[in-house]
Amino acid sequence: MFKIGDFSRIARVSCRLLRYYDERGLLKPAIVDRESGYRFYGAAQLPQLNRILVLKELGLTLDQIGRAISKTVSADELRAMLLIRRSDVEQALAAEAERLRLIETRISQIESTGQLSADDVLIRSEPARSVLTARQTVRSFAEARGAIQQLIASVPRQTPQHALGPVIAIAHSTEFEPDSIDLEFGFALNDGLARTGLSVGGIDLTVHELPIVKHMAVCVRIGLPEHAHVVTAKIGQFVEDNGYVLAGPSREVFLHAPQPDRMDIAVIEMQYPVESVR
Amino acid sequence: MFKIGDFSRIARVSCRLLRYYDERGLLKPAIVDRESGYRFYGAAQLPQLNRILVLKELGLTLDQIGRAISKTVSADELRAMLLIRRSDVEQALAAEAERLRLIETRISQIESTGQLSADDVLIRSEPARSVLTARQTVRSFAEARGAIQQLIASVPRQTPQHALGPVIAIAHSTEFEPDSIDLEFGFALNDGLARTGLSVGGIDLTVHELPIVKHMAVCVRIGLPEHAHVVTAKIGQFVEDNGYVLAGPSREVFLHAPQPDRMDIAVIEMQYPVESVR
DNA sequence: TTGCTCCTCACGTCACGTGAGGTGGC
DNA sequence: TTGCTCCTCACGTCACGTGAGGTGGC
Repeated sequence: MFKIGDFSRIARVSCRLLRYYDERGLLKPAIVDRESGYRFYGAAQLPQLNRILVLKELGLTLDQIGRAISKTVSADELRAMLLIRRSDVEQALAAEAERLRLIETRISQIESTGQLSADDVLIRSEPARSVLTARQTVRSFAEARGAIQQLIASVPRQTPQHALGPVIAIAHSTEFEPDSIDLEFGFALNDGLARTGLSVGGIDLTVHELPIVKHMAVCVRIGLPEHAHVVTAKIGQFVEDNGYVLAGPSREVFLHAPQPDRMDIAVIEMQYPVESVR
Repeated sequence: MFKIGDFSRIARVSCRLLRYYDERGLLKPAIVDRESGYRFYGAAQLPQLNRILVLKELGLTLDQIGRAISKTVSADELRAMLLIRRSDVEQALAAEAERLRLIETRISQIESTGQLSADDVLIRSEPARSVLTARQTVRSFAEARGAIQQLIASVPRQTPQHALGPVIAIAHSTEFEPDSIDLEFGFALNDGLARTGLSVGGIDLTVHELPIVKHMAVCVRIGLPEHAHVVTAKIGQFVEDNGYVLAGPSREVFLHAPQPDRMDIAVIEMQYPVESVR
């Protein structure tokens, strides 16, 4: 019989841990003195404790350990628990490795440029989303802006206000041709709007669903359109530095509806689908 | 200006997170209404928030992020923070990889044997420790047991009780020769005992320090000495399964002082120094 | 009597998630 | 008036570490 202090020294764990495991029902002392509350541990408790510590090293929670050491658990159940744990650890491992890559990229950025650039570009996943859009080939951005202004002026009058989300523009051109831009533009929709389309001023809008994008590099730009290429460059740099490649049409989401007279307060999120090339 | 709900939708974070970052001083709303307490965020807050989210993805704590985005931090300080973070992540990565190996070993153990064997063998690091021991070559384990019994009977009378720790035996023989066992045995010492040695019944005991052992495979055995080879086999299996090799003299620590008439309640921790072979 | 060991609360950790209960504007 | 959004507490998370305050045995 060991008192808790001796037992903790032998097992090299804290008394607190032993009391906690007692409380959790993981490892009960062989004897607890009725009146003093003193815990006494027998020699047989030691391999039991070691078993718990081993399972803890595998990363199981105390709840899982409790199940794993209960008499009723079968080898198969234990195996199933470990299989789950394995895939969790594999995921965690991949996440840590990715994190390490990100950190190293940032470090070398600082070392080469003297500061942390592109520190507001981030990758996130975009859910699928319904949009009400038209797709046209326009000859200039000015023409595109005009068409978008027209939509903003007309569509809200013909569509329930609460259903309309932010204005969105999608660049489908795979190569840059200054006088032939394949552009989709319109409104994101907040919920499953029943109507399937509408037409304003010769522009036909249809409802369809934008696919989910698992890895979207996003960066917000604020102010005049001239600022766009700065942000584009930032995203480009980020994408290159972090071993991604562009993978699909980019989007611009107008978080503030664009007002022609106040383009300096435009808030636009630029979104570029990317894929990791390892 | 966005109300917190709009801003949270745009930034794809929870309102709670925004309020929490406000409370922590990481991201203050542009305006807080005096009487209602309503928070209003400006467009400029969005890249600020993204910057915070990026740093969070790198694994910095909110405290560190607070320092990193403060105006007073230099690129060098930021770099230093990231270098520390990198080495932490590298460590975490190695630990996760090790964990994965352990889990896979356990899984294949279950699959081949139908149960989790050697589940009470664990690896831990042993600190350096003073001992009061003799080293002799003995011709049999029986002879060794006799000598140890003699020490147990004599030494405590000549040494302050509180200084004596458990009885310990160390096997220095590198190869197994049944009639020539190079054995060190005596007492672990609880603190820096001043005396440098003593002699009892023709056995000379000296004080010296056992080196630290970074990776010690330990397993407790309870009961008669005949049980020892079972535990030895268990540790051997464990060591092999987990890609370790033996690396130094093994130790036996008698957690209960051995009593000749009650060897069935002996509690002995068997300790084998090991090294990872990757 | 003085240490030493044991006991039982109970707070703190880290970054929020999740109600509870109440208020203001359309 | 009814929803909707906003607010401020305050608890819970996970596995203990770390006192605080008190008691029993040598």
